Amino acid sequence: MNKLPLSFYLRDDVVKISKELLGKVLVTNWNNEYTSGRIVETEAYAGEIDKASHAYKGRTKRTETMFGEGGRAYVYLCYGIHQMFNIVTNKNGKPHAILIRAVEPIEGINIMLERTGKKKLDHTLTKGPGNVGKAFGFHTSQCGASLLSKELFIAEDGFKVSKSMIVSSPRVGVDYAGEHAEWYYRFFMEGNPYVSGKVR
DNA sequence: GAGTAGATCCTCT
DNA sequence: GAGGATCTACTCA
Repeated sequence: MNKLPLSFYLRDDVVKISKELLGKVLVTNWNNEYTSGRIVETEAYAGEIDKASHAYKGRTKRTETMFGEGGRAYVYLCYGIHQMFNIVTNKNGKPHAILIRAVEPIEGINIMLERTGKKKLDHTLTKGPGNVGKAFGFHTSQCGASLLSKELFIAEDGFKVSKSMIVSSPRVGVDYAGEHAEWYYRFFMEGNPYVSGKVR
């Protein structure tokens, strides 16, 4: 497997990167607990111009990581329960981010089961951003961590995704964003059981 | 099987 | 002091 280079994250087109991330492998290795999974669903957040993004309201302590250089993790606690894992893209000062909404488990499944408190593998293990965060052991304290480290990275293992397998749809849970909620910034692999939510 | 309400806590106003 | 890039369980049919 080849780690994606920093240059992959530093490009301007967050939508294009979101599509390219489908089929890539997310790896976390906290305390030698190795877990990996194939990314099957993403959502793009286009920074300052995007009402659905946290960065829309401006630079704050919480969103500081998004404004920084790409190739980092932005981990955020939602509804007091769920740890959400985002990938920061673009250069310093451009708060682009990609939310990882769903992953298909590959390695370390028993570790994920332990973290989520589930008994056996089923398609709910890493379905939805809250579950992905839990299964991969993300925590808000990991906000700002590099995606090129030994403990956390994204790799390419030669898995090919044809364009016909990629479906786009409006984003989930961002109705408050007005007309921006209509943007087709969500991408997922057609027919994959790990994809979250309804197929709209 | 589908729809709805409740959980729960950090961050910004 | 309020609300949020969500999930789960429970109800009703």
